[in-house]
Amino acid sequence: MNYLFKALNDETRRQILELLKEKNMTAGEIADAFNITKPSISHHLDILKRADLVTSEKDGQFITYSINTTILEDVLQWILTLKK
Amino acid sequence: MNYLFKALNDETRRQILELLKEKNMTAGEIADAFNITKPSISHHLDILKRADLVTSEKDGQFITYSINTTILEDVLQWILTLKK
DNA sequence: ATAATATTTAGATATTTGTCTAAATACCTA
DNA sequence: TAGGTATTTAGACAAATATCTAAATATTAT
Repeated sequence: MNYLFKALNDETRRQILELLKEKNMTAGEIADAFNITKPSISHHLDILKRADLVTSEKDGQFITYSINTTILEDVLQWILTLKK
Repeated sequence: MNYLFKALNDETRRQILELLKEKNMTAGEIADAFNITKPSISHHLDILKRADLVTSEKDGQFITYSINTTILEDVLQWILTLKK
């Protein structure tokens, strides 16, 4: 839960998730969408991965990232029980 | 949105919200529930307040805090659009 | 008025975090 | 095998954050 909220607590990471919602992208494509260096994006992707919010798959020279929305169910549940 | 995620990105603050979900509490009562000094709790309450996640009301010498769940709707929506 | 209680504000400090540059690793192609 | 491209790892640094102690503010009660 901690990892999840930590991962979501950054505008860049939230935008990465919004991008990945539209389509899978390679690390380079993701980096190109931001005004941040590739190593920094790589770090953000690592945090998203540790939180299980994205998965990655090696495609030869490229690494393609996909969003994993199932883990968001946990956040949803936490918020919903707070609301009830 | 940033303020919201920031406020939620702390275990103590999330626990405060869980406490306030059960009943309204004074700052002192909230502080007593944690192994953290009162000034630190006061600071957490301030952050929750800025994020509009809690409201406060002066009751003479005491300040009573209440949870405001309506603002959580924003987080819910953000997550739901990510899932759909 | 004075003392006690409740809470916040101010200021300091250690830790975490986001970012960068430089270097390493991995893969592909000629 | 040599060179180019894609990505990550390592190390450094500034900014943000959570915490603390001490002091300030506000209210109540004697």
